[in-house]
Amino acid sequence: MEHRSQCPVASGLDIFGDKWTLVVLRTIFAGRRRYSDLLAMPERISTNILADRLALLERQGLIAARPYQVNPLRHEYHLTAKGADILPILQAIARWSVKHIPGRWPLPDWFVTAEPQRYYPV
Amino acid sequence: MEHRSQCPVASGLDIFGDKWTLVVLRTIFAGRRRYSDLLAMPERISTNILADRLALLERQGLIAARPYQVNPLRHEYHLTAKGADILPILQAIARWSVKHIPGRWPLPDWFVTAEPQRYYPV
DNA sequence: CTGGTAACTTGCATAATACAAGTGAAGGGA
DNA sequence: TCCCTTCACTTGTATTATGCAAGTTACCAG
Repeated sequence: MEHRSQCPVASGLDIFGDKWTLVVLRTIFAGRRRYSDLLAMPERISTNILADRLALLERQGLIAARPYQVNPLRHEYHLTAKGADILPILQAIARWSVKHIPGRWPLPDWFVTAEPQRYYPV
Repeated sequence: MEHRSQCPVASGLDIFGDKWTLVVLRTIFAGRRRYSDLLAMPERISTNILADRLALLERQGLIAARPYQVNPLRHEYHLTAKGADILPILQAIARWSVKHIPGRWPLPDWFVTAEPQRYYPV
């Protein structure tokens, strides 16, 4: 966890400044919590990148793995408070894209009105 | 400009989803508009990456080069309306980092209260 | 003629990402 | 029992991106 500087913008991007990390979080916000569900996202993420990003997000404390079965042990990935607080970033990105890139999907209502608290762990 | 999907989040990240693009924009918001000023940012960007990102941002219409001298021709990089509208994304990232990463610089007041209109071209 | 600045470009090494295939544990059916 | 399938990965290799150092071009000052 070495940061390029103490700048809040640069430091955030040290964690999630790549093509996939925020897309994975978006998918978890949409309710997909298992590896296979995440793998089936329309953007076609590859298996090693998904596994790598889930491990990174867990290490950084943005998501937490919770078992949903044993034999064999499998888990769902849930947002932590730290991860749920990413929502305003996703909303800002989405608003920019809808305004400036033609042909984007319209934003679903639940996404526009959602607040991080809604996704905090119980 | 091929997008992975029509998703507004993923499409935005297709444009600025890397370690440097948003850091360069942040620096321009801070008033540094020339190549040498941008190169002097505390995060130590390398020359080829800076030149590449400026070309990309210009091609995508987020910044525009305006000459400030001839002989030799040199230009400053100014935000377009499309580029200025990135501000809410930077603000959301900065707020998240200040809250969740210890030791970040406090946000300057001008940054917290800034609005994209302030940076629109004249 | 030499040195300096600004804004790059080029070459090469290293790191990140993409794609295909393989692995291991379990379950179901013939 | 043997074979086939699913889930959640891991491994190997190719391609792309990034990082670092050095070189280039145009100009100006002394």
